[in-house]
Amino acid sequence: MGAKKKDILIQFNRDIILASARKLFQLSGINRTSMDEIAREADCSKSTIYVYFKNKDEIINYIVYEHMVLLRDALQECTPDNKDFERSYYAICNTLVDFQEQYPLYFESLLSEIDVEQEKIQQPGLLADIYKAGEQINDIIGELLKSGIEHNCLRENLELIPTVFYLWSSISGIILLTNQKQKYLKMRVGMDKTMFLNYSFKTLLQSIIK
Amino acid sequence: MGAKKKDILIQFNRDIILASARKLFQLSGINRTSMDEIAREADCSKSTIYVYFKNKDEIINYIVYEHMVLLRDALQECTPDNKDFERSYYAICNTLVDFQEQYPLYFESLLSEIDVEQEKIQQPGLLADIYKAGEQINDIIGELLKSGIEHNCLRENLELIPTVFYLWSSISGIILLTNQKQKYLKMRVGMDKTMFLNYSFKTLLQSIIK
Amino acid sequence: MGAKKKDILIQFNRDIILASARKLFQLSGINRTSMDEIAREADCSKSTIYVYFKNKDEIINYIVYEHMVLLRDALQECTPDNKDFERSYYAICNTLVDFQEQYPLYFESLLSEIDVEQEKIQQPGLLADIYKAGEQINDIIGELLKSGIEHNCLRENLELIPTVFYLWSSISGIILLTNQKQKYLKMRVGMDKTMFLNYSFKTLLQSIIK
Amino acid sequence: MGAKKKDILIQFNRDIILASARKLFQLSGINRTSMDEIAREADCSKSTIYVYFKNKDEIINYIVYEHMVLLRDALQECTPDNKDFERSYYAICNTLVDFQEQYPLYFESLLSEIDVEQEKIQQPGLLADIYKAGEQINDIIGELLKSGIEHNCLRENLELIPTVFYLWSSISGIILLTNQKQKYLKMRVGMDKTMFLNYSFKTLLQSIIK
DNA sequence: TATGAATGAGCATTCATTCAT
DNA sequence: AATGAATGAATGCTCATTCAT
Repeated sequence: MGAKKKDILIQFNRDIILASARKLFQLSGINRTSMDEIAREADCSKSTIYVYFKNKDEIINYIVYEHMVLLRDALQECTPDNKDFERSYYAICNTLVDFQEQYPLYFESLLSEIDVEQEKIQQPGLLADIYKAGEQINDIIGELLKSGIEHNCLRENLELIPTVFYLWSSISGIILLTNQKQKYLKMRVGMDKTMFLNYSFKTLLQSIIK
Repeated sequence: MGAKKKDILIQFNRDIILASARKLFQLSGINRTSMDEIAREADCSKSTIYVYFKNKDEIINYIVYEHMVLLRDALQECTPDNKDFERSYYAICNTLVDFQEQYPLYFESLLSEIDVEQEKIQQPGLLADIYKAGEQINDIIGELLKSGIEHNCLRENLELIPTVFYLWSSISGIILLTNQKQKYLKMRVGMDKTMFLNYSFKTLLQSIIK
Repeated sequence: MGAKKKDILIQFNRDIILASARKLFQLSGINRTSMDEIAREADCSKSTIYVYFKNKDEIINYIVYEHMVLLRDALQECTPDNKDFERSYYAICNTLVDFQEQYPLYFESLLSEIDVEQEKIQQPGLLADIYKAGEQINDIIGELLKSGIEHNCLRENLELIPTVFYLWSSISGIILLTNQKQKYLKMRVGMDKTMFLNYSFKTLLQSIIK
Repeated sequence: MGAKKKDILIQFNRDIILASARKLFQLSGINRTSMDEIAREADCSKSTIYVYFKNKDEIINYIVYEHMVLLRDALQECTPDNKDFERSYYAICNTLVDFQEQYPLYFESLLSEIDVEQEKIQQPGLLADIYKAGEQINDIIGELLKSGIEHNCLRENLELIPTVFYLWSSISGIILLTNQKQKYLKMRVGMDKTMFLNYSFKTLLQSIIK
């Protein structure tokens, strides 16, 4: 069997395990998914999983990484030219909303990710990759803001990097809470999710544009 | 023994258990605190706990409720007269920051609380109380906004209730992220926590005031 | 139920677990005995064991301790008056031989016991008790030697404490090896175990008596 | 490829595996060294190890055998002429002490080796070889004693073969215990390892010389 | 009311060995 | 001869909850 074919097979099995984990994580949460369950779902023995992955964390990190890449790529497409600031801004917001809807687990992981120790980020590996993807996401927003400043459509006293974090955290907070209080909002405010999100994103935008 | 006396005794025992749980939750986190540990701390048997509380969740909910009340009362004091809008706004922000610092556990629970089923909120009980406290917190912010509108210092196209949620979620998001990325912010942005928070709250304020 | 009766019941259950462990340890060795097996043998659930013992080590230590006490008490009876040095010496040797035959596992544990950290010995507990029992065994041999010196039947240049360890280690070594090479001895030397042991103990004695 | 060439290659591969195992055993103990680790160290696949060795035990036995040979050869050099009995005796003691220090793992295996079933020793194989090396070690001590008797420096009532075992077991016991109770001896007896060993070997010698 | 006792279900990880290719 | 892949069987320990008394 050619080396290539073999690699494909390996990847195939890894993928089955990852797919099983992904499915179960989505279904019942990461912590409540046991290695036993992943093995059952992947139709292999528990020890086989340990042939392909060092431990549960490696699986988790891998899947978290996948989703960060997914998000990063989706965000990348929001700012094709950075010419129309507002359009790009709303695209980013909506991409995040979509991401949250599709992958609520990983949306939360974006927010709750603990400050990883510097050393672990330095050495190459999954953790470093996750960190890099996070940086790239920041850069996307950073680039957008930079061009916004260049095109003179943003307030003058804005500081670039802090504003990246300000936007990121506000938007995330809005999406997080909207999702949790969805029913409540409908009942109390009479607004559906989308309406409220649009209202909030529009209002938030006021804080940075002229 | 009179019924009243009995009630007092019951409350007394509940309080001891709650105090023990509170202490241990703060110390080592909710999940890592076992019923065994609570019992040991409360100097009673594990089963005694089950006499006073249905299960661990009831204890958790109770303590979550307590902290919501704490927060609610602290927020109440931020808006003594609602005359100075900005002053009240910053007071609220800072109160939330302080709360997060003192009770990080319960700050997160504010955000991650899952949309409880309507039925459970309807029938009186802890869940309903928690819900009510949440409402009251919303009302505080609502009152502030209302007076802001009356004093004519807010944008005209603001809608009251949605703005309450918008503010609440943005502020929470900002605090959440700041706390998690503290080291990172220091390193990357060169700003310490307080500076970044002030910058963000100030910027956020721009989105609603004239 | 009286406190006494309760204590008896507790002790009863502890004893069942200990008896099961003792039996299985003897049968298949300490390491190869799992907590699952002990539970099965004791006819209780694995978690019940953890109600009565902190962990496997506590069980092991307890049983090791029991056997050290057994040995200590048996040795104590070997030197009723310390008048007849030789008689006491041989009694000690034979007691050790018997102990090895009955409890080979714990005989080895006597020899392989790792130098425990001082701290653990200082604070009261099983480990301290084991240590103390070891000391008492040393003392028994020490007392015997002392009286031997007083009765003027030992070489003059003997140093008390080092000789205690010298004797202890030589006798143990002899018993250990005899047991392992039993068949071999029979075949090669044409001596049975007892004969060889007697020969060795007699020879060893020559090294300390006048 | 000639049969001889093939054999050399096979031996070459076996040696690599053995060297890896030897290194890792020394480093972290036999039990804590996994076949995976040996394979990694030997830069071959785990299954390849099973081509060259039946199982882990065969590897262990082989390495145990190697060390017995090492010891045997070192002991051989202790009795170049058997003229000076005492000198040879001390040389043997010190060789054993050195061996224990360098290869504690295999020193213990000398003592704990279970009485292997006769059948396994009869048929040629590793176990027979180990057995033979043991015999040769006995013979070295035996020869020394014989010449001691011939030179008339030993007690007259000594029996040759039993004395071989007597010495071997006593010396081993002394070294074993000294090593385990090193700290304790220092503290309690105020003697360091070397002093105590010398004292013990000297005392033991008294039991066989005139 | 209070509690001692008991437990089922879970959990991540290890490892020597086998077997088809 | 060489090996990649797969795995069964363990293993020590945790914990919320129940129930008879």
